[in-house]
Amino acid sequence: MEAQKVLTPSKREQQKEARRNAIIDAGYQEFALQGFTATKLDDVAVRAGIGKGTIYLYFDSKETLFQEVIRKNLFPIRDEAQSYAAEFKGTATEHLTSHFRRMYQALHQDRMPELVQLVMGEGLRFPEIADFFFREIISSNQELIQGIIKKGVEDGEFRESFNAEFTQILIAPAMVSALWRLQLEKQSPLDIEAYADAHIEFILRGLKA
Amino acid sequence: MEAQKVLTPSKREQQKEARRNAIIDAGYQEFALQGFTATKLDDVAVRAGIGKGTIYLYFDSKETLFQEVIRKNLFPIRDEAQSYAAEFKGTATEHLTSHFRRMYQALHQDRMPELVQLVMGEGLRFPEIADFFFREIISSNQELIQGIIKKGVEDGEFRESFNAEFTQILIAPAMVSALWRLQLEKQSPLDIEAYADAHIEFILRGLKA
DNA sequence: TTATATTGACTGACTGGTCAGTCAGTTTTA
DNA sequence: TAAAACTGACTGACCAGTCAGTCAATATAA
Repeated sequence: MEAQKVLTPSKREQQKEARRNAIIDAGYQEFALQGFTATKLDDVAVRAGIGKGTIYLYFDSKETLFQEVIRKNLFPIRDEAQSYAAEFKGTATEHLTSHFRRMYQALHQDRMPELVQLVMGEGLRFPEIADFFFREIISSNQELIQGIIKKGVEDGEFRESFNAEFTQILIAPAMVSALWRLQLEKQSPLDIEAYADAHIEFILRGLKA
Repeated sequence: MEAQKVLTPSKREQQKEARRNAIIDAGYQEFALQGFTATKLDDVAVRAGIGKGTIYLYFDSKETLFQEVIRKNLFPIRDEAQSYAAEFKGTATEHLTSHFRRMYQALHQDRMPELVQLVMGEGLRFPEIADFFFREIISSNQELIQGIIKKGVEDGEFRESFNAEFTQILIAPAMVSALWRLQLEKQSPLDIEAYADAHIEFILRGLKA
């Protein structure tokens, strides 16, 4: 019985998992579109095709749902980046290049720009989110990049004098590109492909031995 | 009588100007601390030492006040940057260096990090703010930097191959440093002095001929 | 100069709309 | 049939914006 539960979840258990995901997805859309405060749980319920009360069967509060939305959408990205890095064969230059290309891809897919904006904008009012974001996403990414730079220095590809503590200097232009697309596209369209190329070239030139 | 009014504003007229500024200052503090939606006009009134109704004698709505707060605090920065640039004598390298140093100073003074966060976070819900921000601040800064780079290229200091259209790549790390200080200082303190040095060195290296 | 009238800046109790969270009643599943 | 899942009408806290009334500053009259 116990074993069966794990192997073949009953119809009910499958339902529950599906519901949970539907609510998180609906929340993702609404939060991304409206921001945390302006999002109405009534709208989330409508989008998920359920009654409002049901949300409270799965989440304690609006805040809890918000945190789950962030978590659910950022974990896969981090995990993919880590496993990709672990398996990469090639020079540090190649590795850094492909790491940043993948970063741009991740940052501009779906509603990621909105999510970035959300995390940055509401960060102060949700210390737990900022904490989670730093612990699980940023520092993971920083460590990956620092690893690549370290290898590059050892192999003589990169100069020693760049303080790899400040990976923000390398990453920031990618983050900003996501926000730009979201807010300033109308005023001044941005060719992300060309931008990414220029950015990566700039990084490599700045690190080269 | 008329002339005297202009030369020596009556007590009442002085009061009015002072009130207006007091409200904008109080709004600045509250908006920076709480964000737009979470800010209560009651709190703004208390901070300004006036009644809530008074705010509506000076501003049409919470939104109008918000816009004035942004305007009032960003215009001086832009103006200073422009007049400083106009008078600068020296090489492009020196100019770019001092421009970015001043930028770091501006970005980390008072509640500027909060203001940056506010503009970035609420940008979508206030297209007018995004518009104003782009028109008056960003594009002005971009043009300044593009001017310096152009001079640097002409004088043979900088390479020609960097696409000066993408000044975001140069500016982004400074913006991110302000947000970092605000949200992630606890998790991972940032030495802004050293960071700015590393950033500027990185830029010059990336642009060098 | 002093007394009286007028102005308009200011106030804060009040209103109307909003929405997170609840719970009594209904439907679905086992 | 019992238990679990679900619903949506309801509540109470909250807050932007209003407005009738107050009062200090200024203008006018005596």
